[in-house]
Amino acid sequence: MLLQAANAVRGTVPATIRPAGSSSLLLTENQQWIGGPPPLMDKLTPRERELVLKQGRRKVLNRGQTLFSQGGKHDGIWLIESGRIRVFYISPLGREITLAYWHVGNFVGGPEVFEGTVHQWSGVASSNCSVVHLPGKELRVLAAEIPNLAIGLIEGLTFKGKCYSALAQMLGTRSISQRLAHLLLHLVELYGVKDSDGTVIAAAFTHADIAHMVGATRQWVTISLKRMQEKGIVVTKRSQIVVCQTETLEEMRGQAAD
Amino acid sequence: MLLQAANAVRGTVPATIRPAGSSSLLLTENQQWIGGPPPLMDKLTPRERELVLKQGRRKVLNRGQTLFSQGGKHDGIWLIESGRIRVFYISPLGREITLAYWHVGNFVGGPEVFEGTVHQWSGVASSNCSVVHLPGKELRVLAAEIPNLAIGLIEGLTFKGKCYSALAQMLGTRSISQRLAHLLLHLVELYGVKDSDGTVIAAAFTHADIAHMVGATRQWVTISLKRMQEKGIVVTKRSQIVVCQTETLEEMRGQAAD
DNA sequence: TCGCCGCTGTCGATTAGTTGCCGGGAAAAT
DNA sequence: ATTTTCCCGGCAACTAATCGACAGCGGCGA
Repeated sequence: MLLQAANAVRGTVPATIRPAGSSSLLLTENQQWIGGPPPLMDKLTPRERELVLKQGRRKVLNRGQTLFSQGGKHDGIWLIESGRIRVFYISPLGREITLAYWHVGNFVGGPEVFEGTVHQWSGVASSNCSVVHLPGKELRVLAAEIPNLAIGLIEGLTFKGKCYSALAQMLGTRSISQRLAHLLLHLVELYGVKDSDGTVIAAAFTHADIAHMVGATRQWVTISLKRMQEKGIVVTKRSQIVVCQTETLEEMRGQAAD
Repeated sequence: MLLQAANAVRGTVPATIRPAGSSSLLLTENQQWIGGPPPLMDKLTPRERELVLKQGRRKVLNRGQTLFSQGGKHDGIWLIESGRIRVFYISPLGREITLAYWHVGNFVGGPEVFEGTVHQWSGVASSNCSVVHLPGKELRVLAAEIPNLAIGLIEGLTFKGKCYSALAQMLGTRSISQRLAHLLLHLVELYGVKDSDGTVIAAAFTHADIAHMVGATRQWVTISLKRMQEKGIVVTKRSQIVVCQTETLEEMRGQAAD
């Protein structure tokens, strides 16, 4: 199952489609967040930044490699320099939910940032990655010394809190179909490329990937997509999805505005 | 619906049952969190504490009063001094999910702590409350001046992050029945009083309240409780729940340990 | 003491979503 | 070039959960 997850994004997304640092959040009600998270170290002086990075250790991951695992001992955070990391959770009975695919500019390893107890989530590289590890103890000392780093951490945590909240709210109050409609619209925003008969989602997610994102079974995703195809809302061709009627999807999503 | 929510906890819980500051978290996998959140101002010197509280404004709420509403403008956080505050979210179509009932020692108003954009959740007093408001702007200045306050905020946000994560994970990977079993066990921990034929949950939650906590409909809760009663797992008598077979509930919850 | 309101309990109809299975086909590995 | 892997697609049976509605009960306030 982990290996499967690792293959999450197989298609190559043209770099031009989205600016670096853009949001990775999959199920959120508020479009304004798509601007992405507040950069952790933007407010630091060059000297302070150097001081922080000196404590960090660069690490390179190949697609499929695990960065951290739920239940594993927690120590600090990782800043993403390049690549994409999928953060997800697997229940004791094997059901799986994906929180997000995080890109450059985000940090992962939360919700704790210092020496914590154990990881709440797992993180796996879904493409080749480069990350910088900031160990918890050192980070705590630095945060006490550099006020702007502490503020940056608070803002980062705040952003994460919004992500977790958004996911919980979607899962708690929307049906799976609504979540699927929501996700498709979001993927159109992130990876959409205009086409003669609609918008192509230029990233190949398998039905299983999608199922994990919306919290459903693979089969249900297949069935739902088929029904959407019958209604002419989308056209699918083996993990290639073309969205034809965004308005209908917006209706199905079932919410007032955005 | 808000009024209904306000009546959430009608029974009076003897003060002896749980120590002040104990956790309010409703759906969490990890028992160790029941110790509660890290106190926001524990690490401060008396002088620093005074400095912070000088910026605060005490506010008293009656049962049913709204402290903040989702979508409303955000400004800072509230420390709970006494009483209980229910934090929840209502979707555009009216479905509702409760995050938690927060007690003394916690702060509410997150996930943002400074001047934010808008509230992600709503907060309503479910019993008479006293809170201290810390406005965002002042809090930001204080956090930059007092390192230990910043660390306290980071730890507080970390704790909240765990709560949101736990809720999302439960909602994303457990069936409603599993969540209900989970909740009942948790309520036994929080409000349980030993009895001749089991453990009485000494807090009167209506079926609707419970439904909001697990993300289900009122009827489904009624049906599920009835089935549990038929199997002898619980005995219900009009919003009074007695849990007889905790082991069976633990099985139903469907997870490996604790 | 009466009347009202909110909560429980229940029913029937319906849909949404799961589980398990299998076969074919594309892509990747050897 | 061949094997292996894994992904889609579909099916059948089933259960979990929703929706709307309504009657009765109990508590509370007038």
